[in-house]
Amino acid sequence: MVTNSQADVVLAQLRADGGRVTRSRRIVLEAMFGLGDHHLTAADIVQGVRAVDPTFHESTVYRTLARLEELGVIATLSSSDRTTTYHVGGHAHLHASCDRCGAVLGLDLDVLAPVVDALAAEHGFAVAAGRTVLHGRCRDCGDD
Amino acid sequence: MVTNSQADVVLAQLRADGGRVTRSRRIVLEAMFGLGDHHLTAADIVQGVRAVDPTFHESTVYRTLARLEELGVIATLSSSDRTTTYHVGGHAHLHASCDRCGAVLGLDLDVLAPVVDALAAEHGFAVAAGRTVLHGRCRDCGDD
DNA sequence: TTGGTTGCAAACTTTTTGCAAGCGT
DNA sequence: ACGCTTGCAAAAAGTTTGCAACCAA
Repeated sequence: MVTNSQADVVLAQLRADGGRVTRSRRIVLEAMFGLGDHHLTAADIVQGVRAVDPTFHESTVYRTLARLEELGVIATLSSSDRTTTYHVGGHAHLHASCDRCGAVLGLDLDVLAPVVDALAAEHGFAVAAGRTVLHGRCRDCGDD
Repeated sequence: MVTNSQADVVLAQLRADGGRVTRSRRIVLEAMFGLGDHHLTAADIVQGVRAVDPTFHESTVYRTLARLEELGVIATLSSSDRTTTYHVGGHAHLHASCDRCGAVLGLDLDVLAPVVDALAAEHGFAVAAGRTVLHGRCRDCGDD
């Protein structure tokens, strides 16, 4: 059964962090969870919240997104175009994005483990697998 | 010894591809090679070409960059902010960018080899290591 | 001559910001 | 009441585009 407990959990985290539980934030969260556990663009979310409240303002979406990232509830990903994608909910995962068709593959973080280890050892660089996007070509687009 | 043979080689490729060898393109290429074998932003390049010709127009830089990517001479990388970075010349390499300070590490493509193989085998996804940017925190910024 | 290229200016997209009013605690 | 949040509008930043003039081949 579907409840909005996911949104409630996040709102509780927010309150615990000194934030306010507002109608706007509930709407944003419910839109994000309602749209699925996927990668969403700001535009997707704006559209989602406007289904509930047509006057909902973009700046509120962006500010909420920033707050949620601060809480570690979402991950921000930079795509090949100039739009930002937000990964919401569930377990973090690694993304692979096709530079031709834009399809995004969700992968287990472990796939990147050898690389994470290598960079930590050789360069002291701590790779955040959940924030990185592999680029390339998906099966359907060939490897050009 | 330093020559502009690098620019000449690219211009020849361009001509072979049906493009024209123009003063503008030579200026862009010489600026890019002159700035070093690094990752450059469009702004860096604009600044570079304007050192030679102060009236040089941004749109020409962008259009040249697009043409060069078409030729496979440069690689386009999407950073964490909303700017695009271009990797020029030499051997392609993998990049790791610090999400806090923006520092970029250049790494051997081989580091990603296990991941490339895994994705090819498991998902038919052809990772373009030269186009992907690992995110995380550099040594100086800690791993928060 | 032909058609790829450039300059210019203006448009566009995505995201950010200042400020006053509003609302959660 | 305190101060985090929101709405609004306008700006910022980066990149793209239409079009006429231009120039390489």
